Amino acid sequence: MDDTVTTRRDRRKAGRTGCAVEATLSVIGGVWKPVLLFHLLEGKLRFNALCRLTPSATPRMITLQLRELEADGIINRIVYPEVPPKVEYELTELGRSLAPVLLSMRDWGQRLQMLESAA
Amino acid sequence: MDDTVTTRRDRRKAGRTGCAVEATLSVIGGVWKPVLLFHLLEGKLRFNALCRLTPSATPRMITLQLRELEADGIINRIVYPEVPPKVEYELTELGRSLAPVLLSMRDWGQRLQMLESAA
DNA sequence: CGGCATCCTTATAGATACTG
DNA sequence: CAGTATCTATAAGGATGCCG
Repeated sequence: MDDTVTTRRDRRKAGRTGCAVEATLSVIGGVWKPVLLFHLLEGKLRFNALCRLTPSATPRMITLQLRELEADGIINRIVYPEVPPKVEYELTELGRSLAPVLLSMRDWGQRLQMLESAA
Repeated sequence: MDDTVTTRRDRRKAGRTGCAVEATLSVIGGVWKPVLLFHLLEGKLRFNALCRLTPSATPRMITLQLRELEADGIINRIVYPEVPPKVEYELTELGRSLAPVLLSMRDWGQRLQMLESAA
């Protein structure tokens, strides 16, 4: 086996294709990740809280995205060993450093929503 | 045919699910859109130039993403009626207003790359 | 409560070949 | 040069049910 296929994707997965923006997207590139992280900016949240705040994503999707974020060192998963189970998610320091990105996204989205409601 | 399936997605497509971040993502949510837009921050670019700057995406993908961005009023497509054909893309004013988002993405990606190379 | 495993459907992305 | 069309493979995503 050699470089038969998936040349482009592999190069992307490998790391940088030349652009720092792609590095960022490889971490928060999922559709729901920025939304979840944005909600976590305000503090720790339980799984169910995240589900309620992101009703357009299924619990399954939210789980998967959270796992990836955890693997990338963006969030911590805190399990409280009690019954009924309780799990909270919080941003790591690296995750909190995403605040400028997330806040600028929110700001732009707000402007867009204003433009749309005006039209 | 009625509201059988895709309930969640439909609600998302419909507009806002409650969060401005989602509004932003509905416009630049694609994996390649932020990269393309970031490159266009520096000025007009031809199709081939965008392909060269984004080697991990296929020309087909780039075409599709550019079309969506055009439909959302983020970029202009300028066709020069000459042979050989020449098409340039440039940000609209709305597109340029994304600069803070794109630049914060680049900044964070640069920090990430530094952390990775240090590790 | 907070998941995870499974199954299944749909959407997406890639390769390739062709056109104005 | 700047795409478009088609076809196929893969993966994303949803529904459901079970478990700690």
